[in-house]
Amino acid sequence: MLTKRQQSILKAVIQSHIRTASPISSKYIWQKYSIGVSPATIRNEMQHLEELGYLYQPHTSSGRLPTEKGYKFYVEHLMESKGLLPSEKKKIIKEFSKGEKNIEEIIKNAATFLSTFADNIGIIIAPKLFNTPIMKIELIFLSEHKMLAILILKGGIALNKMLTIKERVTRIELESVSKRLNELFYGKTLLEIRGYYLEEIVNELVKFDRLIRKLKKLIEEFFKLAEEKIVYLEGISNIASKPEFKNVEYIKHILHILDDKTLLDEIIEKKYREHNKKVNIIMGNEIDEDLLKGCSLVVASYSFHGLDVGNIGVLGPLRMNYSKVVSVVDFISEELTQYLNKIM
Amino acid sequence: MLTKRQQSILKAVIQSHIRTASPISSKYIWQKYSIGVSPATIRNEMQHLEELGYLYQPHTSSGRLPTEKGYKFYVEHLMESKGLLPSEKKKIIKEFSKGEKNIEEIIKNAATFLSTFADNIGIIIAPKLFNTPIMKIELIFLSEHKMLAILILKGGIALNKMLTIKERVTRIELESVSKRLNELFYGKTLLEIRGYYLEEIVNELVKFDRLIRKLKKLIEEFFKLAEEKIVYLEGISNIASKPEFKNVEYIKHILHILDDKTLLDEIIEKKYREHNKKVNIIMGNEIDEDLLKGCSLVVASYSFHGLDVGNIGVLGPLRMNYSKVVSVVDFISEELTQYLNKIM
DNA sequence: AATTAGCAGACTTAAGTGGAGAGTGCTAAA
DNA sequence: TTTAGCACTCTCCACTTAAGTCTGCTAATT
Repeated sequence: MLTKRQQSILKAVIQSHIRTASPISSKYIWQKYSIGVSPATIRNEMQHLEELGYLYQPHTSSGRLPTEKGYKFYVEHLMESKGLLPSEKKKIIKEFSKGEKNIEEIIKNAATFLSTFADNIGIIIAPKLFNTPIMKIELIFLSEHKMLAILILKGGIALNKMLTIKERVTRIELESVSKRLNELFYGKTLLEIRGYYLEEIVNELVKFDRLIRKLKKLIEEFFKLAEEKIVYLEGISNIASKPEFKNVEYIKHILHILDDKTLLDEIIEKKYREHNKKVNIIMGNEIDEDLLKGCSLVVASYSFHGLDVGNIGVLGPLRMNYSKVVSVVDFISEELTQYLNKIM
Repeated sequence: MLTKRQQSILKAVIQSHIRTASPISSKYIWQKYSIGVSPATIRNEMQHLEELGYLYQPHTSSGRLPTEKGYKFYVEHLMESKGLLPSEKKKIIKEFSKGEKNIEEIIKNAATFLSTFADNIGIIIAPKLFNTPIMKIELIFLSEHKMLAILILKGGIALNKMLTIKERVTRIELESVSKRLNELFYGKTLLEIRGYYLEEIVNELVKFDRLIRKLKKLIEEFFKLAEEKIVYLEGISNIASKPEFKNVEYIKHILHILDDKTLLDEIIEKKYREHNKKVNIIMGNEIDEDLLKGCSLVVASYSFHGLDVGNIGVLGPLRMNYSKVVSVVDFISEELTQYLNKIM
């Protein structure tokens, strides 16, 4: 365990490094913080902290930098929560209270807030819709063998799927199935329907047997659509101004990750499940791919009706203002949860 | 006007530079191309081409680089169309023939093809939907003062808008208006409705006057939604490997442009209107903001029912393989047009 | 025993130097 | 009009030097 003094020094080093982005010397700490001992003693402690793996030197006789272990200790034990500025909170709350905007736009703007206030890349994975109540289902006749199925969820989200069937159907038949399905589906969620209403519905509609065969498949398709991971990214240019990315190779790595949104989602999803704190911090080396080496991902989830339906996060270099970033991620995930439960 | 020989030399310089990304010497041209004269003569011609503004030297006694004017001349007079590889064409055609995928996914994949085959950033601006036939309109009752209006277009696109009205409405009223609107709107486009059916419809529905007042506004809202510019970007990491962007400042500029999708759309839209070729090339300095300095944008539009509904483009450094990029942009815009006209 | 002053040594960074190599511009000859 | 030849310019790289920073260690101090 670290002594009180070691902790103060570690904290001072990390805070200084977060501000200056360069190696921190014992003299610097001595000048800016009131540790109460001379640079020489600070130096000895730093040496000790290095042996314990919390700090390292890029080369002999340079100042110290935090290791990942150092950052980990910092965010878990030393960091003081800074919170958002009142003006920032106000802006976010205002955005979420706009009643007439549609969800995608709200989410896109929330991602922009994430990126601006956290000064890094903002990531929001759009909500999965399996537990959102159904308002309407429509089967629209396109041709004798083709129809368009549309599912409208509360909050105004529409999922749609083109369907082709071997057997002929008429416009009239489709309308009548449509009408009956509406009665059966209204207010239920896809989760409920797949879970226990489907059999019931299939029995009820047995007279339209050609269509029924497709119905189960249709529900599965809607389920797939409802679980689709749509990834919103904002503020990519923020990373270009970070001094740690003055090497283009790093930027290349990050852009690569961002290009492959499926991979990004997997990283967030996979790592997220392992913990159960509200806001989680994933640091570069924890991720299998060493593509995110030198980076950090601050993640939280948001929920609807008590179930997690999506994740939000901030991506940036290992050196980031965790205190601020964690606050931002926390606040926006909270607001997003509230918003969804209000409108859907 | 340039002599035949000057043109060959200019062409050789540009082609070489596109391949090697470095200044081109007279000796290099002499070795790799059969100009038929000695390096000294080539040198004299290059000097002349420099005076005319087609080439420049980064410093005295270095090889030559093409200027923007040089590239312009090249793409207009010297470039031979290379076309796509058969395997590339096949992949694109296969993607567009998938009947059951929804439009967004097709467009996203088309953007990926753009970026991969052109080896730069692929951009697609989603189609404006003002001339797509309406399949269905729904007014869904949410509360006495609130409803959800949904417009379903051919091809399976749904637009939706939350509406609040001062006066009370009942579920029954809404259903009956909904039904009548469907009869009136079916098969028509937003453009047609706004253009000349709206008055007629308003008269017809005069008995629901509280709702009618909202109807005009609703159509305008849908129109706005239908014209929304959704920008799909793919292959951003491609630019990080271009040698011209080893300077992080450049990457920063590009990422900045890409962050502000409205700006990107404006640049494409504004410049695009000025020309009337199929595929247009916008080079850095033509754009007011000098943010795109050193970059090039190859743009084409795609259409639905004879009207341009969206743009596609490729963004990269001034030095790009124009022959290939133009072919890719041309081919994909063509296929996208065909695809839309088939499914919508 | 813990702390500190002091100093040698290690390393970075920036600026400067010199030589090799590449490519041009010019001149004079073909 | 074209070309050979050569002086000149500039880049690039490796190497040097000098200034400055910060450490690690030792020996003195509290």
